Amino acid sequence: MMLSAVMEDYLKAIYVLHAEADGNVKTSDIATQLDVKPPTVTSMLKKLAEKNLVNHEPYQGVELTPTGESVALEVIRHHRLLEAYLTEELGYDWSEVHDEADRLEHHVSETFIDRLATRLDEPRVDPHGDPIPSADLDPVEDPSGTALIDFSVDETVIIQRVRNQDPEILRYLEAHGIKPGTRVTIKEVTPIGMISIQPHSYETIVSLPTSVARSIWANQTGEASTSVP
Amino acid sequence: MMLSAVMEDYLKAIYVLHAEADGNVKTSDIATQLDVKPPTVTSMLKKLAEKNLVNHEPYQGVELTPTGESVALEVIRHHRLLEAYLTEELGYDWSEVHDEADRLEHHVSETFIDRLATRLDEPRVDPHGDPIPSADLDPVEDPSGTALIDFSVDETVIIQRVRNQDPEILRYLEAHGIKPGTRVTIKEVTPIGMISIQPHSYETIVSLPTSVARSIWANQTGEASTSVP
DNA sequence: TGAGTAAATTAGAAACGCCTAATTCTTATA
DNA sequence: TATAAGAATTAGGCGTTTCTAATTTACTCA
Repeated sequence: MMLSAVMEDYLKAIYVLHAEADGNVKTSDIATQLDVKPPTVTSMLKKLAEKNLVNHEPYQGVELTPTGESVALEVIRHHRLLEAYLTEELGYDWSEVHDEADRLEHHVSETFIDRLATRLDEPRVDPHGDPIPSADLDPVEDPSGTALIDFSVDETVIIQRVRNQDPEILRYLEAHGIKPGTRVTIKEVTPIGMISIQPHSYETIVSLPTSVARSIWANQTGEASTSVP
Repeated sequence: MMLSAVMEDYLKAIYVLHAEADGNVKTSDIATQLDVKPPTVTSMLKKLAEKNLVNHEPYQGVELTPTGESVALEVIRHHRLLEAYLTEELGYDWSEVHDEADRLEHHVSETFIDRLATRLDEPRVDPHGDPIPSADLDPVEDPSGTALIDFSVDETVIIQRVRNQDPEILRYLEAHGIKPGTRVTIKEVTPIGMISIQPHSYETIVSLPTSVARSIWANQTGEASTSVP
């Protein structure tokens, strides 16, 4: 299937929106995600429907067909492998990889991606903790995690995933020792929309607005730490 | 200067054609190079001229302006660094790199290219022996070389450059030990358009059509080898 | 030097991806 | 249940890059 980079972007957007805004994907969601106007989305959905990549019931939302989902997964695989590669081999910051991967994902060959994957030893997650679809494009089961905001004071958890692409925010988080794999203890949850945490790899306590804390997913460590005085 | 990938391709093509078909570049040359029809070239030349990237005297050929040349050199720098990188770090064959680099060259950031260059230790030539423009985009002086076809029987020379992008041909050459840096001895030049050479890194004698031998540039080793029985 | 040919250009149209303005549909609420 | 608000779609248009067909220009050679 020979698709334009723009079409791939639409399919990726629909996949991502479907996964996170669990349920049906609306024209306006896609428009926001891709920074275009709604009529542009409608006309593209028609083309994608003609190619059997989406099912579009006018006024009722869109769904990917199995073919459309495969394309989306392939693009996402490209994106996340590129992010992992840029971080691990080219010394990119966590905060820089998203934009570069967004442009390259449509222009790398399958050969390129396979060699990247081999070289990185088939990684399962990218630097943000997002799962990387396998080469056979089985739908990724999104690892369940709990937002940082939903833990209680004094719980110690391991950061799994940071669902945020804003370079400014990522730079701040990294500078304060917060990224996937980090162990942190919840110190305080204020009523005015702030949460304070103690990253174990970092000296001082870090405060985050709840909007940011909602995008950080973590799991309980399982051992220890459930004991609270 | 914000240019489309297509415009960059035209500027690159004009630069390359100017360098090799020494003199003025014709509309039809560009059309052949980019695999489009001549009217398409004419209309693009108008747009490039409006942006002061080329000087186009209708019916008389095109030239790059200094700005246009800088853009071309930047694209060529991207291309050749990518080729070097794909070969050295991702295990690409000599014959595979051209197409991949052609697609990626327009979509990598300056940051990406700088990190590639640093990682490869600022290489001066790509896997084909083509010179890589420096980061400040000084015009590359094309290293002078003599086509293989222009040496005499029994001369021993070092291959400098293989000016051919055909993957089939490159695969053949590589399989027979012929690439930049290889030392070979000219064994026979037939009147029917064949040249036979002995690569020193390879057991048997290899025969090449003169069309191919014309695209292989070499330099005399300087020592020895000028002695002929 | 003048005619014929080859190359380049102009003219006009199509596909793509985007837009604004106008219209239609859905849904929530009075 | 009727209507008003909001979302989505249709209508129509623009810039980009390409094409084919028609025309113009430059050059060759008789």
